[in-house]
Amino acid sequence: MQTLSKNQQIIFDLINKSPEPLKAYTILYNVQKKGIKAPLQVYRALDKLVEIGKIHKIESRNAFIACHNSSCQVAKATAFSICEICEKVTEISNDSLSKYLANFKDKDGMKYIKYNLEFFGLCKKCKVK
Amino acid sequence: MQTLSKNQQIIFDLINKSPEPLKAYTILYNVQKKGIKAPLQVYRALDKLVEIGKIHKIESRNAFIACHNSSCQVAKATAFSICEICEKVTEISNDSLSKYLANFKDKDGMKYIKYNLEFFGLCKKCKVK
DNA sequence: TTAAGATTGTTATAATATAACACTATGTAA
DNA sequence: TTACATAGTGTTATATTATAACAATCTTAA
Ligand SMILES: [Zn+2]
Ligand SMILES: [Zn+2]
Ligand SMILES: [Zn+2]
Ligand SMILES: [Zn+2]
Repeated sequence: MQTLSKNQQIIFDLINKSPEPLKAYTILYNVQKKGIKAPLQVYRALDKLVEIGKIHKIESRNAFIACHNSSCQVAKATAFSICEICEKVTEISNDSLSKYLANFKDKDGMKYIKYNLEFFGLCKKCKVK
Repeated sequence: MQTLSKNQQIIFDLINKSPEPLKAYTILYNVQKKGIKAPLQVYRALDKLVEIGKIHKIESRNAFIACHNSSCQVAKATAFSICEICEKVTEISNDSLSKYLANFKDKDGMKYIKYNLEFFGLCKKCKVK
């Protein structure tokens, strides 16, 4: 368990209480009142938070979400579901899936140390509309 | 089988013969001699080529690769392996994997219509170094 | 023919991310 | 306690990736 620096903590708190993934410049806008004024300050904190697994980047959206999967292989094994209408993003925590992917080997003899999976579709709410 | 427009064909040809994923502005630079001068011309062709499944976007790299998996579910079901040293990217074509993912259902009752999976690791060459 | 839809060309601008440099805080080990 | 390494901060400038808006042209099918 890592102690976060001031900027890291401010930015993690914001992401962690957000119901939706946040983009870097949205974060910047929201922490300016706390003294974080420049993009680099945000990106540096984001990099570190991703590295230690407190947050994940949703690559297809250039946005960041807090890890709600305390036992997960942090930055090394991530899976998300993304609603293409309301943009709701949920981290998938599924033993079968993570085992399957962790053990997956392709024919090229590549050794995988990390993966990221993004599912797209319609969430329960948007499906019925 | 769709016929490509002029710009789409020029840009597809470039990507298709490239041994590595290409970024949009690299593409722009390389097709300027063919009369494509503006980023939008490139992005519009890329959007269409992705939509019809002739190319895929490698989200974690903001780069584009030709689909070498003629029977694949095109834009709807993609998987790649990415070497973190040499950045070699390979499209994974594996029936077990695609079946597993196509049938995957999470507990939220979300209906998936698409997925993208990126594995990271070391390719055979980089592993021995 | 003609109208709809797709594609193109162009300029400007938005959104995302990093380089470079100087400085400060923190922990660790002689 | 000092001094060294490592991590974090603040700042300005700039690079990279992507889209808005508008007018013109091409393609295709009723
Ligand atoms: Zn997680
Ligand atoms: Zn939804
Ligand atoms: Zn493909
Ligand atoms: Zn490699």
